[in-house]
Amino acid sequence: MNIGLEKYRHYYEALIESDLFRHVTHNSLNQLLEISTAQNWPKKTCILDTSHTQYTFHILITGKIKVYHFDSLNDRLLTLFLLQDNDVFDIFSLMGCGTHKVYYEALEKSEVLCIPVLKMKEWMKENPLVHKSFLAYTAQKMNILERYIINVALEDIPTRLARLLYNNMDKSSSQYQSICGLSHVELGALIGTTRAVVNRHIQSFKEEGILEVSRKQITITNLELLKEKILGKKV
Amino acid sequence: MNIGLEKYRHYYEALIESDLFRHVTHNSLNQLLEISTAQNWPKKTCILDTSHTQYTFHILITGKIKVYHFDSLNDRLLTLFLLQDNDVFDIFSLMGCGTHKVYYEALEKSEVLCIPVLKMKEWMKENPLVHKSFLAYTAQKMNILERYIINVALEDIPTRLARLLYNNMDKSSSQYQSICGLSHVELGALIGTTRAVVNRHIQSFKEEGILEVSRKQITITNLELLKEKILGKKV
DNA sequence: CCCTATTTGCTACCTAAGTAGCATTAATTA
DNA sequence: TAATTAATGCTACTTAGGTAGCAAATAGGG
Repeated sequence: MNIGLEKYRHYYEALIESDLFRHVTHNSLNQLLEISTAQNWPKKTCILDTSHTQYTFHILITGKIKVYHFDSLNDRLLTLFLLQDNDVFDIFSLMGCGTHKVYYEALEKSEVLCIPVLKMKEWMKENPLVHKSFLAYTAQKMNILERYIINVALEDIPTRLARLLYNNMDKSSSQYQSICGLSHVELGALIGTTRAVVNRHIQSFKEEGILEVSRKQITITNLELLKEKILGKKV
Repeated sequence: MNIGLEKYRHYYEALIESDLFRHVTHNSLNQLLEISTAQNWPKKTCILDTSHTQYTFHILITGKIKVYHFDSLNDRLLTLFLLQDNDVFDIFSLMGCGTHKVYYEALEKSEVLCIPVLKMKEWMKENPLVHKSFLAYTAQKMNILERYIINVALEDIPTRLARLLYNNMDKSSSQYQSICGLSHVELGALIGTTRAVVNRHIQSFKEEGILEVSRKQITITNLELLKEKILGKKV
């Protein structure tokens, strides 16, 4: 890794904090960093070439990256995951699960470690215990996917939208703001619908006094009503 | 394991054939069988108690078990997986991923090995290499889920139904039969809709000459048309 | 600062899919 | 064999959600 000592330390700290690499020895972690290349991806960086992720394994240090599928038949996007700090992609490339028709886009400026899949496999062979943490990680992601599919298949869009807003709320501040910086197109992709429909429901949420809107910014004004949307769905 | 030697051998053979336990030593596999209890689940055996799968890990030796979610709000079922030979459930219980609101039902007479989760965890600690095969297994299941959600979110029901029929076709025989023994309710649960809608589309497939129907039995009569349904969806 | 591209709000329209209800047929089992 | 249950086929109805198109508002780059 041809970077300054300071930066090196930065990545080391990040990895040792992550659930995936917490139990790795000092030496092994250094070896991992040796085979890594650090990259800075500006906002809107896209990986549309699926063979790239097939041959390169990535560790997201800071930033936000969405994993999405594009359906050419009806020109629609579906966001499968929002990756954050300490997420990795793509597990499938390590397992040889065939190709995985999925694209990536940085929603924020992101720091990424890139590792050739072959070298990563070798490293894992030397550090077999990481399979356990990778298994726990994958199971957790799978759990998220399971809930996702249940929502999409069984719930209507107001419910899904309300849940999305609720899950992404900044509960710390007194001003409940949700999923800052995402357009209605992005919101649609996150719940499996189109921007027009998202907008329609946001308008009716607004009328019901659940939230207020400004550009790329949603503020929840009535948390109770929002929760009711998720649970009750009685008129 | 308090069973006859013959039966014991039967389970041993099954495990050693599976991707999950292929690389396990003879001794370890015997230890695994020692902590297992063999059960025969007749058709329609249900596991509705989620705490059961939380404390017991299962290996499906032969048979077919569906994993499904039930939505009480609109009384609908969604089948997440059809488990077959050498599938295991539930990975989440091993990882302590919190609860997992999912039910199980044997669609056929099934042979199942049951292992207390705590003992299974101990066994895995003794045999850390299995984490690798469990990881590969989980990634593969996750891949299936990913395709599933893409289908449900982006494709219409005729397409999903056609794909379901295609994927479950018995391509070996000249008579293309598909998903024998499942009612329209089950088909609906597999693609995220209701029996009435499934039936509607089966009727129109029949009119288009794609298939023929008899009770709990679908025979594909025109494979090309079926493929077109999946891909083109042009009228 | 202006120009352009993006985001948003809204109208009108249409169709797929969900719902209810019932009659018919096949399977199960008493 | 009769009686009950499960599965299927169909009608008619309602509506959520997808689509098209446009104008206003805003951000961001040159």
